[in-house]
Amino acid sequence: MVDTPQSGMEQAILLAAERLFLERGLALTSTTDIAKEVGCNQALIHYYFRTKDKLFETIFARKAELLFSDLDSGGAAGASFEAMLRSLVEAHFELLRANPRLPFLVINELVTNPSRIDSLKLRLGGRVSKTYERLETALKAEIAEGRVRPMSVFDLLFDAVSLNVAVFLGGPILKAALDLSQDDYERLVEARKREIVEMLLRGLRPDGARPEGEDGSR
Amino acid sequence: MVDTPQSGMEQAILLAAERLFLERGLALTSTTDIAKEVGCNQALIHYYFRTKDKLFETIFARKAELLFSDLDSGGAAGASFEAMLRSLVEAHFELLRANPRLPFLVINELVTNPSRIDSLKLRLGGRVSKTYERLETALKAEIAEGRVRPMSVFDLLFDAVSLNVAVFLGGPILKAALDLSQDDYERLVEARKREIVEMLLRGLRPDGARPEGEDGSR
DNA sequence: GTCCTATTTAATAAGTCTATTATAACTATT
DNA sequence: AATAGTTATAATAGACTTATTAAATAGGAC
Repeated sequence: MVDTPQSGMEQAILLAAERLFLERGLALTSTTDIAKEVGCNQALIHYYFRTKDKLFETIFARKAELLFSDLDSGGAAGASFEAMLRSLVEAHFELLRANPRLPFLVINELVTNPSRIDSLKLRLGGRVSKTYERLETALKAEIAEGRVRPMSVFDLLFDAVSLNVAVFLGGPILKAALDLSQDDYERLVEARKREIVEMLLRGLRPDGARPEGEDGSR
Repeated sequence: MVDTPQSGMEQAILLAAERLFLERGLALTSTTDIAKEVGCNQALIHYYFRTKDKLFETIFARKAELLFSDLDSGGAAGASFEAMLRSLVEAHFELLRANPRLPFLVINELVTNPSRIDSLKLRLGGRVSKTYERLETALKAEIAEGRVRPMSVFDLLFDAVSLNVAVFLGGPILKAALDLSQDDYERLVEARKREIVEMLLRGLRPDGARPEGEDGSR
């Protein structure tokens, strides 16, 4: 939103750099690699972005923002908690499916260079909390009604994000290890999506809950 | 088991290298760094291991083996499925707690250098399948008895590993982002352990299952 | 066409990294 | 104590890296 218009070359560099950073990470990508990918002189990278790190920061900030984006989609007014959670988790899953290397890039970079965590915190500060609070209200209500076992939003989100992210972190490794075809792999991903929602929703049920009918509590 | 006895210096290099590789990954660790850490000449690294990559391979193989180790602990003869699964998941969790940087190292390395996947496959080939098959038999029996919803072992293991691994991949980032003290962080990890087991076990329950009593099916 | 500015390139400085080589310092054996 | 073998170091080659600089090229205004 705050982006200034960019020249074609600047765009080309950003795109190529993004591709390479996502594929191999910051450390294993040289400005020479990027220039080769773009088909331009290596000095041009520095002409537009001064340093490799500034270039990375630009890309990283945008991508990380995407990863922690609000995901407000779910929850048309009267929707049930289950529907809202389902749509939230599925939206998150789809976000990752569209950007499968993002978790790798972010984790890799935040682990090897923790100082970037702070700058991210500043940038994303309140963003996450919105979804968090919306979910918290809804979850507390469900628990009070006995439709969900007592648990924290923190754990619920941790569970959901863990399950979703792991698909795209481990997926490529599993694909290679099991010699899956691209088709088979995509089927696996799709199957995981269903299983994750299933596991999460069942995992929320209180003791002795019925599957779909009216609540037995109270 | 096949290890030859090692000199003190060789051991010292292995330990220092392991520490650094776990902390920053292969790419960001130089042989000079390792030598500095050990307090020896840089050439000595090469004297013992010829190349940086061979040194890494040695460490990586050992550590990855650990990560995929059998985890046979669980399941004393007559134990219930629930008890067996619980002890399996907890053992896996404890393995990770004792080696918290391992998932980062392995994922980082397998993603940036997929050719290592093949060599791992050879090395670990049958290892995993043992636990897998034991679990498969037990799970199928449970499903047949109606005590567990229909699902694959693959998904069950994927769920469990996802939840466990994510704690140690995301934990350090969360710790920094939320400014947690070491104590608070350890409490968070412990809480996650309980929640993960809870979520998994509830997630397995078939529709309309009762919490602990005798099964209502059939 | 000429001038001015923005873009692009070639050349290269300065540094790091891996790996090798030749030499020195130990250790043990006789 | 002399010798042989092992372990350690200093020095350095050679390949990369990032970043800068100065020169070349392109495009628009006049």
